[in-house]
Amino acid sequence: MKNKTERIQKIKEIISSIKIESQGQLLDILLEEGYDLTQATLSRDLKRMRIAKVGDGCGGYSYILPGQNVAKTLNTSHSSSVPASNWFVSIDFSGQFCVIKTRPGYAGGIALDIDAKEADQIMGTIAGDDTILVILRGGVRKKELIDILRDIIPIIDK
Amino acid sequence: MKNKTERIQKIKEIISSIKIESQGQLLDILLEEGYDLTQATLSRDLKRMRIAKVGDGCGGYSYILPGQNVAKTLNTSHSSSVPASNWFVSIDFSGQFCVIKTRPGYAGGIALDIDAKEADQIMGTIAGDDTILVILRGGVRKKELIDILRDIIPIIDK
DNA sequence: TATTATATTGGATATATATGCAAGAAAATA
DNA sequence: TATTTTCTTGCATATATATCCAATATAATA
Repeated sequence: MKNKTERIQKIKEIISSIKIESQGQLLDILLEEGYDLTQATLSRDLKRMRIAKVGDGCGGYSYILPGQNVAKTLNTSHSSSVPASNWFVSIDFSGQFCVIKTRPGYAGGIALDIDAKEADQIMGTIAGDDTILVILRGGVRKKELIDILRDIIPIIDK
Repeated sequence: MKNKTERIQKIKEIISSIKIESQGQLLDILLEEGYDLTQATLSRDLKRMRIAKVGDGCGGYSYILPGQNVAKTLNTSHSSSVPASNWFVSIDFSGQFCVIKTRPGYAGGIALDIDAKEADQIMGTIAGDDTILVILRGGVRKKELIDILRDIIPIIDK
């Protein structure tokens, strides 16, 4: 029996630093790091640690620590969901605005990518540290923008 | 094909009002309410809604809405986890204090239950709306208190 | 230290959850 | 309205996750 306390700590570290999509993936990492355990134990650990599995908004899943709160992706309720990736946190539409939230520090870079598209439908973008405001021309539909963003914001609900 | 928007709304309502432990349980409720769907669809809904499944701290699981944040149950890190139930949210120990968080409105009632124990190890309790402060006598160990609370706070990590 | 109670874990497996595929709606467009 | 494209869903099933049981270790106590 190895050291549980240490393992628990390591799990926290891993989950807070990289995106984990399944217990299997996390297990592999732990094994590589020299921890010796099975999926059964990992499942128990996650349960006790109250670590949750949640849709990442991008067609995949992600494990999150308690306390970290998940943004509601899309308030335009109905219709299907929308993009996300690794830096992606959420996207919302309202009138001729689109607000994209990113992990801290990414907003500027992503905004540049969006600008590079030089899409007519986009009047402009303004980016802070973790938020991008995309201003659309009047009459542009949500779906149009999604199409434009499709290769910046990876997959859409696979 | 029924109305998706309405169903999504209903799911939110249910999850925010009662404790859901599995998709199966939620599915049953929806079916009873007249919604017509399968587990496959529900799984997709939850994924898109970013609703997460997380250990309830009591040996079971609970589905939570995005935004609701999960309290870390137990900061005394190491050692195993601790209790929880239906009103239960979290428990923390520090020195001769124990703080129990509950769902809103429950603190008073639970505190009465604790008082009713008339345990020597407990100097007294103070309850707000969703938080109970339990003051222990010096030298009382965490485990002792857990034993006392055992039948108020259901199972311990089954 | 011996004894008893409590925790931790893996293996195997049950259970729960996710998804590929195809079919039937709904919406957009011609 | 006819046609094309996009959604939504169920079914069957793959995949992922949780848990029973038994073994072993650890801690508590005598």
